[in-house]
Amino acid sequence: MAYRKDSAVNWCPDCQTVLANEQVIAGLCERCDNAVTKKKLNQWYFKITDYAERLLDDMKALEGKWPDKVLTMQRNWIGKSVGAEVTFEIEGRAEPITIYTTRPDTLYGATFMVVAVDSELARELAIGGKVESEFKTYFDSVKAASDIDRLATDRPKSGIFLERFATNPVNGERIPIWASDYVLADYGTGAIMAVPAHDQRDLDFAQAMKLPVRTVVETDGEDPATSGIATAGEGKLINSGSLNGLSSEAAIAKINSELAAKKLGKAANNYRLRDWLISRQRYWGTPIPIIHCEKCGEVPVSLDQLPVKLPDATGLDLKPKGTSPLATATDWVNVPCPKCKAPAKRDTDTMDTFVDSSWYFLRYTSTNTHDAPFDKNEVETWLPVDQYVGGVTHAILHLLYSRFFTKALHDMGYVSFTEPFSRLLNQGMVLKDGSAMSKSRGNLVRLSDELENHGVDAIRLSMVFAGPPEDDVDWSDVSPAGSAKFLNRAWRVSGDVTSKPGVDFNTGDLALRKITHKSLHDIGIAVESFRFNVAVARVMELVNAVRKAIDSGCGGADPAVREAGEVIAIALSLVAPFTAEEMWERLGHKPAIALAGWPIFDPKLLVEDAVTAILQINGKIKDRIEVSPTITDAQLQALALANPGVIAGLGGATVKNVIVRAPKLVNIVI
RNA sequence: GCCCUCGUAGCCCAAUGGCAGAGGCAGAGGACUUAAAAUCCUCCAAGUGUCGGUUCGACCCCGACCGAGGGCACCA
Repeated sequence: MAYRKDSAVNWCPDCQTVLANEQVIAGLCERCDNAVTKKKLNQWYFKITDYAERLLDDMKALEGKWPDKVLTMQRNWIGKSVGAEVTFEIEGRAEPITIYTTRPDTLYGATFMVVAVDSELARELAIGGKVESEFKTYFDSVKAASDIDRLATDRPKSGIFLERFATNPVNGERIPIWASDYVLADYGTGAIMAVPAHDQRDLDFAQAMKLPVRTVVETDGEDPATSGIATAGEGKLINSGSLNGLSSEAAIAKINSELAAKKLGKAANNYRLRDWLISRQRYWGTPIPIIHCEKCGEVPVSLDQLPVKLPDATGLDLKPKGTSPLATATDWVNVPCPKCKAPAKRDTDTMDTFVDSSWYFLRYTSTNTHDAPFDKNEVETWLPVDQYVGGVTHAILHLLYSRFFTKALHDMGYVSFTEPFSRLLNQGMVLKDGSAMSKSRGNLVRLSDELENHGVDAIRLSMVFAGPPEDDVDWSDVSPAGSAKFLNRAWRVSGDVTSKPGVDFNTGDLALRKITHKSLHDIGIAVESFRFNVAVARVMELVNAVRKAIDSGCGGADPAVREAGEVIAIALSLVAPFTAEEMWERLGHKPAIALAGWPIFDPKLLVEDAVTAILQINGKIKDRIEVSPTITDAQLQALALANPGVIAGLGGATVKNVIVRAPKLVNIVI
């Protein structure tokens, strides 16, 4: 699962450390927004690519439980592609070259081959030939270009002919081999067959280098050789020997089995996902628990020595300088080899902090466990996390790594589940003048002033009420003053209640009780579906209703008023706990409201005495009538057809159809 | 270029395919007050981005377009 390799890695010159692919956003460092360069280094990796297929597959079970957006981003990041590997013989080389393609059906249209200029393969093909110096010049110019330049898709194609030839296995055709930077060294095999007629990149290259274009899939599109637009869609195969006349899909199946039979190729998949580079040249991080011994090689620190703790930072230069600060802590670095006891050295890099966040939720269940990372029983009791809440900024980084860790730990027998977070909510950000409030940019408003002016309950309430939790909210739309006003209004209700705690609510005003229980029902549903803004609105309604009851209805002594007041206090305790607690005590209860529990609504009180039925003709409202909620379709239809407004509206026209949805609606079609 | 999400009163936002408004902000008027604040009451506003389609009926489903936001982008 962990291995070390030499590779050209992402390097942030500003942070002076390496970065994982996931931490490079459009060529820029995720942390500091500076351009990332490449550096050849020997670093540690986790084999997340072994889990690519399962990370992709298991997302099916997260559909509807995680935001689609996050699932899409992870699918894009994993980037599965289905295709085939095909082997080409090379003139003057014993070993053939294997290429990866998603369109094996276009094999007859391959008019040249391209290898990544920065691949070992290109180097080997060029060195010793007459293009060696030309190749080196091109290679150096490519190396000098930044990642950002390289990411531009509208860049003109560049490359050099290596003066070497490959043989197309299906038709024996001799095709030239080119080196270019539009082929990536670390994807697939670093070499492609170029089919200019049906791949835009290949066509651009062919036109730039005056290479032939041969159409092998007949589509509605214009001839790519003259239009300059590759026809990438499916069609009927032509100029393709035994594949002629087949659809693309059938051709792919046929060519794959033919190649497999001749051992010239096979169906294969590829993933955009790369292994996770976890080494960092940092002090703050988890030391890599490996000891390097000249004789024994990489030796893991023994179990009883774990975890490896960082050396005292005193006296160490912790400023980023491109090498690990731990290397200078010689007392810490120099240790005997656990195997042969000869002098050896600790690995001086630390791990990416995303390694820590990939399993912290396991540790959180087991804070009293000191001889293991986590306690299996505790983990099984508490996990997986039922509801996870986090920003969409971690859609790929933290959330993909955590899923990978969980699966790997599952396979090693440490946990029984394969997904860490059953449900995910992406909360939105708070914006001020277009910028997000964040750790790096700060609050952007003086929170102390806001708290001083309005109180923490009002601030929290107004944030919750401003909109759905997954939406961003602009600070100018947050109204702590309005919330403070509402909290006051709610709080005053608790002072207007004159009945004693424990009074029998059943003797209270029925109309108000119905409103209270309907509110309770609706608030519960809103909270459980994370529509907190709606839940708050329902509490506001209830406050309005009880205010009216106190001032001009049943009065503050009615038990129903107490019931409503208590429901308001308990509901508010979710977002305004201080106000709610005061209300609770003013209502004559002992602390704390948190112990009061959630009241159960009475289904009988949800039944309305009468409902308004809408009478429509052709979908247009003609009248409204009050009816019993238990009225039947037939009864309602009869009432509708006898309604004066309806009769007038019909004007004697023939009724074609009557749609009845008792007790709410009748629609008469004429 | 490809993919996803979202467009409802001046603003933030609600509405199992069935009365477009639940709630709030802002605004107007009134009550209380010597006055103001606070409080209470009342009022105010959109026909749901545009154009089609499906349906007895569409903010809701489908298609195209416009606009905003986000993701991916030389991955063969």
